[in-house]
Amino acid sequence: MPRSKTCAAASRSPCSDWPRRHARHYPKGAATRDGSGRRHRRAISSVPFLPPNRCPMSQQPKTAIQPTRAQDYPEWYLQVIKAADMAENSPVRGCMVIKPWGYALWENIQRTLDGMFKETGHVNAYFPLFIPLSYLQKEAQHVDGFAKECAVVTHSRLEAGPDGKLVPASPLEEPLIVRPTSETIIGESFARWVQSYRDLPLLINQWANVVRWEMRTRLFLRTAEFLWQEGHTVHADEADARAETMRMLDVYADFAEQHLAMPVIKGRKTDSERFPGAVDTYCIEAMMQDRKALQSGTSHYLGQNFARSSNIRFQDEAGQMQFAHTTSWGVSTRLIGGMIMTHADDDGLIVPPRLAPQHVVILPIYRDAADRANVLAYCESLKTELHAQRLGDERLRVTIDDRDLRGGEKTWSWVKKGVPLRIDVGPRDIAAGSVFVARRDTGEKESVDRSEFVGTVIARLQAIQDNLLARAKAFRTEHTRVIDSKDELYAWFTPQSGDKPEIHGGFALCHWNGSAAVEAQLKEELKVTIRCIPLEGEWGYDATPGQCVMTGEPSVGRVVLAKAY
RNA sequence: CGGGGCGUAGCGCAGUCCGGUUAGCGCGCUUGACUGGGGGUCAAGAGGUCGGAGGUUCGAAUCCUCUCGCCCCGACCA
Repeated sequence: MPRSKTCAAASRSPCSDWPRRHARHYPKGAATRDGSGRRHRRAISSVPFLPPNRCPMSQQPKTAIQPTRAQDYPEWYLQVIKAADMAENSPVRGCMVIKPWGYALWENIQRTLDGMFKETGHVNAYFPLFIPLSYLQKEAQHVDGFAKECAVVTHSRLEAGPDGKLVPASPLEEPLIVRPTSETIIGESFARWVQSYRDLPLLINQWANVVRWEMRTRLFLRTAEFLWQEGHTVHADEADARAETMRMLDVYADFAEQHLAMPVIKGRKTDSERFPGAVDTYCIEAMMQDRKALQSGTSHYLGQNFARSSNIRFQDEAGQMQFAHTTSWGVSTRLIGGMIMTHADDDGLIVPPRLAPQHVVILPIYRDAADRANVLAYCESLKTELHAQRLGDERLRVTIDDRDLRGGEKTWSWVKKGVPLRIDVGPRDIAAGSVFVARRDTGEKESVDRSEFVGTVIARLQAIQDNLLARAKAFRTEHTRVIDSKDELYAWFTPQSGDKPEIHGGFALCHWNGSAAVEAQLKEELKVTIRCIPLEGEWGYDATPGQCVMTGEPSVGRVVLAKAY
């Protein structure tokens, strides 16, 4: 007999601590007046739970994640990660442990992107984790950008100190920094690898970890150490390098939309948001469900800045020595944070099928040993039929969950992990030759003829993928506004509730006079930044001249304003 | 680095103000039974040098000093 939703909710957390919460409101003195306070407390806290229909919170719909997005968005985000068992904080400050479900997502991101990089002519290589301090110093702006957040290695061994504790010993002649990014160390190699125009373009990528000593960290979004890829390329001229910059930006945008189902705006950064040392920084910006922007990938045209500082020169066809033009571009495990905040709901993660560690989970249901054998055999053959099919160019990933858990608990664990399709298979389904299918993104459930399901499973997964993207696009549209008055702008970015779940308008498409002073004012007064200047043809692009929303001065087009992660 | 909060069992907490039996509770975990189509029931168990180091005391989770770590809020960032 299935339990009713409200009934189930009553036995769960909002209500289970109800009596205790109220016990706190007893005057403290009362508990200890007779010296047996403990017994008092015990008596209070052993009050039986109120019956479900009396539970004061039973009106709330049941959610697997608490708090909900509306109640406390940042905490919801952390709880989703925990409930899906994706990652956890480590004993090392600011660093995370990525658990198998989270790492599987990263592996899928890696595999797909790596294929796209190869398709565009790039090859992988690996450069050192440690960078001599003097290298960072070669590019002045680069130093300014990263010096404040570098981990520095100063010693090469440990010795037992006077109190028996290990102390660093044997100082290095030149300290090493742990790479926050690799332009300088890669530049050193490139300077030797590039001699002639015939060596160009040089198209290299590396998958690596980097360290940026951040003050405040959040799982996946900003950690002291994170995983990423960084592409580094060298070109003979500006046009070629700029084309590369844009090509990789397109790769990122395609990947974000097609695989992460995360709509992004391709745009150019303003001077104040530019990568330290770059001539131009381009980015993809996405809107999260709290309406804040997440920079999800960047691609930089570095001009000849790093070529000069690293001495990357080549002899051109005329025999002249020239500085090369370089680019760099990267995406990181932050994409996983973006995926969570784009799709997850109050029941946990929702994984876009193209990236799902498991596409389909089959939950066998049986009572006794005889049933078990039948049901498992049915499940195995179903798994085989499903596994033979392909979504994109990958075989369906299907798992049978035969763990010895109660049905409900097992089901919920997969809901929280965000597996696109769940299938219940019990004796009744076998008798009817059907399967019972539940769809994670919409919550729809139906009994479907088995062969029909096998025949439509790819279409079903694709429908989920499409729905997630469409839903996210609709959300972005709903929370984006073209704004031309300063009052309206301030109203748009003023939280509607002063409390924790900050709800403000979202994105604003506004005219801007191009001055850093206006940017500084926006940041100071509204905590809003110019996320990007949309590229021609992009969503949000508008290059009809107008007047700056702040100053009324002339503007050549609209920019995207938002609060950002 | 400034302001605020918190470290007690795997997780969440009570106990700290006002020092005094063997430090409790919920969830989870283990074992068994009944169960099993959205978080089930019952029974029996295991699990803690109370973040760390000093100090006060006959006696410290509780008081004092120092220290480490975490969370939230502000300035930087993929």
